[in-house]
Amino acid sequence: MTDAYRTIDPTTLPKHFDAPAAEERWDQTWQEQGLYHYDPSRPRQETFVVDTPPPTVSGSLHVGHVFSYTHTDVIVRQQRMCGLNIFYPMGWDDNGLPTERRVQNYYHLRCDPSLPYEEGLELEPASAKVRKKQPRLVSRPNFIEACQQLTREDEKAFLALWRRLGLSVDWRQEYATIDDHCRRVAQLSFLDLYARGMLYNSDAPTLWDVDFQTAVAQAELEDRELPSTFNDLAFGVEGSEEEFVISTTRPELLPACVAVACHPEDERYAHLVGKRAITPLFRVPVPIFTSELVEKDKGTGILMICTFGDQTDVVWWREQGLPLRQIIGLQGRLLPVEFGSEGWPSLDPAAANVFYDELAGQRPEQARERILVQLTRPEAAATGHEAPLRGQRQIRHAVKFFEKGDRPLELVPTRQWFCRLLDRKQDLLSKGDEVQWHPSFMGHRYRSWTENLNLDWCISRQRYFGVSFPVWYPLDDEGKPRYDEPLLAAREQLPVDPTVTPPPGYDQAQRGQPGGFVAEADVFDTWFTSSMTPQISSHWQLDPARHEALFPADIRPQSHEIIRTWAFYTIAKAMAHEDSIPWRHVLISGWILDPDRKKMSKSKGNVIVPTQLLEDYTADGVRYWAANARLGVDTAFDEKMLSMGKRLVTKIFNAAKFVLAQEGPVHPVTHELDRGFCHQLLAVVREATASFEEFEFAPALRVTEGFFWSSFTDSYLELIKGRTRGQDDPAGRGSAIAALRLGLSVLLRLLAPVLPYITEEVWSWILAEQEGHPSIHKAPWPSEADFAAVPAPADATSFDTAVAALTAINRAKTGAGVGVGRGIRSMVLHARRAELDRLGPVLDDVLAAGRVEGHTLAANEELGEGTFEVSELDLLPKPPKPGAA
RNA sequence: GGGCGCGUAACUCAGUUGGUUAGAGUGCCACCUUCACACGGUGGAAGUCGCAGGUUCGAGUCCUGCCGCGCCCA
Repeated sequence: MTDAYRTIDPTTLPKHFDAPAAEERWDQTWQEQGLYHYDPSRPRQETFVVDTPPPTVSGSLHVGHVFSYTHTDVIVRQQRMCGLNIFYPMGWDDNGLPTERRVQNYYHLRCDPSLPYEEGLELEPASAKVRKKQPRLVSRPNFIEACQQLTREDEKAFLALWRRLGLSVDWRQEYATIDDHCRRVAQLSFLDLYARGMLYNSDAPTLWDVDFQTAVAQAELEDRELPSTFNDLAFGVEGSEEEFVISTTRPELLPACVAVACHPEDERYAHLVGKRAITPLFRVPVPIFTSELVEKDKGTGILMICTFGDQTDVVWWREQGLPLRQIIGLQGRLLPVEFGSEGWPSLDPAAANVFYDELAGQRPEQARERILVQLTRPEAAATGHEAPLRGQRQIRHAVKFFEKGDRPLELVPTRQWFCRLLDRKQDLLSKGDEVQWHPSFMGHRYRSWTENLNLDWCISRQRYFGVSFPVWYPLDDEGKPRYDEPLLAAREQLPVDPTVTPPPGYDQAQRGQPGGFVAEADVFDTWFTSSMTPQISSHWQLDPARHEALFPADIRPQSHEIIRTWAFYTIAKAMAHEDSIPWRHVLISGWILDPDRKKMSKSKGNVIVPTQLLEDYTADGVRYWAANARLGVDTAFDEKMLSMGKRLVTKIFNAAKFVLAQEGPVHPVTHELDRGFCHQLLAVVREATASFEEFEFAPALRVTEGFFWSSFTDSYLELIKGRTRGQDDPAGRGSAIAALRLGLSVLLRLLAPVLPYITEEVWSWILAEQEGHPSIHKAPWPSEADFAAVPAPADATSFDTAVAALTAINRAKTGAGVGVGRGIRSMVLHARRAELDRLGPVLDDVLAAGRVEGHTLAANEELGEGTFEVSELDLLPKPPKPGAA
């Protein structure tokens, strides 16, 4: 007696798959078994290292998160099944402006660094009533505590979501960008870059957000098209009655005018070059020079240069060595100045000051209105007696904003730390080329951004909740900081908060004293820390062996809007520290757009929250939806795709029940139909594997799902039902059951990266034991090896032929208005001779599936290749319902 | 203004290197309780592949120009 398969009793299984229960049970099992653990004892070449985005936990949970993190996990799970040792960490990006804003709103408070620390301060979410009052002011340490408290809560929500979604993260590698380890790595990065001469601090015009009171970097800029007005203002020329007209959108900067420029080939103004212009209102003499940067066709072709209206003003200011006349302060209001004093020349200081006094203290928009009124007065004229405002034209132009800001950025001279990047552009570009971008065109974004960089990276921020600079400044005898001689922390001190700890060689009593020191109060740009995620995970400079094993990483998944920030800075850091790339492949996920193809954003109120989707469609269903999108392609959110995923889960559950309940002897795959089926499945394995090798999970899923549904469940399962029920052909029966199990095993494994829960559930019934792999997620990825014992079919098209014949029979029944379950007393089956010959070895299965009792085959060469037709259909009567008699 | 991507059935999307009558799912229509599954099955209708040229025996696919949408950069 041959062995029989162990089978399941389908009546003991629930009618429907209970996904929520299974999700909780399997997640717990996987965690307990350490299924996702990285094994540091295995060599680098067997290891697959992921540099995961640490989500900004103070942001809302977004369906886009689920989308792109699922992409990563699908790839990771497939690599794990290929036998690789997976390093898949997860971090939380908690510091920075988004968190501060959230904390300010949530508790309705503001930070006032001058206040003392309040021990044991209890904060509660602000009620509507409290919000009507002035925000509560708290000390810097209290504020930071509030940030930490809230981000811990937010992290819990993200963690729960990731666990439910089934991300196969090694939670022992968890980090937060404000934790001690990350602060240490970020500060080490600072010390290393400083030693390499890549950092400097300077008092220079910096992009400044007047509301957030902080500097911002070029990467955080956003151009916004806004309506504006070109105002034509008449300037005088020193020593003559001549005038010329400039156009400006920012007339309120007229008091800060330091020069006038025109294009060197502009004949209209050539005679003015070298002379001095006289500004209206303030009657300041300023030089007139030429510059290629002036656009002849813009405005009147001659322009005023102010400190500072835009980036080009900064260029001219530097190149020409122009004086600094700063009128916009850090608060975004016009500073008090006195014409006639040092640095503020005027041909008529008294009149100038009368005009300016009306502007001082105003915001730029208000000052603009006032100065335009002033400019309509004849006495405002630089020379002559005509009012200087000669015309106005409505225009639209791009204005630079902080991406999170509400008012235009100003260029304000402040002291900031910078990281040199402009002199490393070629290096940055070649490192970008070394990295493989998926899809490849996303590499262009990196390239165009890098080529157009025009500012070094401003790495200091005037915020509170961030990683401190490991820096102090010595104070001279007058108590002034010597910024050019910063005191750096010792490596052993890190992480350090310089506002708490004194620098090496000083003691706390010297803080703020002449001859003592003062702490750098700024914190790093959050990207300064986030750009170190590969090194944070690899313990760069802290554990050389680990770093060697984990750096550079294999993949960096992320979305495309942060190519210029996260990807760019990470490449820059790896280049600067170790002349390396940080990872070999960048995988760019697209965006989820709302059903109208608009970007989802909190402000538009069209954000879809993922938690309900997981409830409604199961984790596998949601993952199915995410895995259907190709890398880099934006996808409109469509809830129907989620129900398709859920449908697939149900189908797998039911098909597996059927397959594993079939009883029969253990026997090799020998029958022609079964061999034909396996042959086609092997082609699917090859195709899916090839797709995954390119990280293209979507085509892999598509081909697998298509085969599972139409070939496996709709066709193959129907075709073998006769043989698995018959008693007179044990070999045929055994062959069918072997092929069924092989098919199920292979298809489940192909689907496991996308659908971890249902595949594990079904796998656990029988296959885990049969195949000797307790978890499908560590079972081998399907390959030729699975089919080694299956002989190739005599005819490669046997399976297709059987399906085509059965389809013809079904079509005939449908045409007769009966169900496919109806029996056929007799029929004639037509096809080409060659087709009928091919059908021979699989005919019995086709007839059984079609419930055909009698038939005649008829050769008909007029039919197309692979086409079958049924005629002279004679149906059996509908059998009485069992129990009806 | 420069660059990139997209435009295929009513909807969401596939369509590799050019190669027969262009595919899937959803939706729609008709039928079927069938012994894994009605959270199902069978069959059907449905497309000027954005537009106009060109290359080719042959173009959804390659080239040129245009139109529309989105994004990146300035």
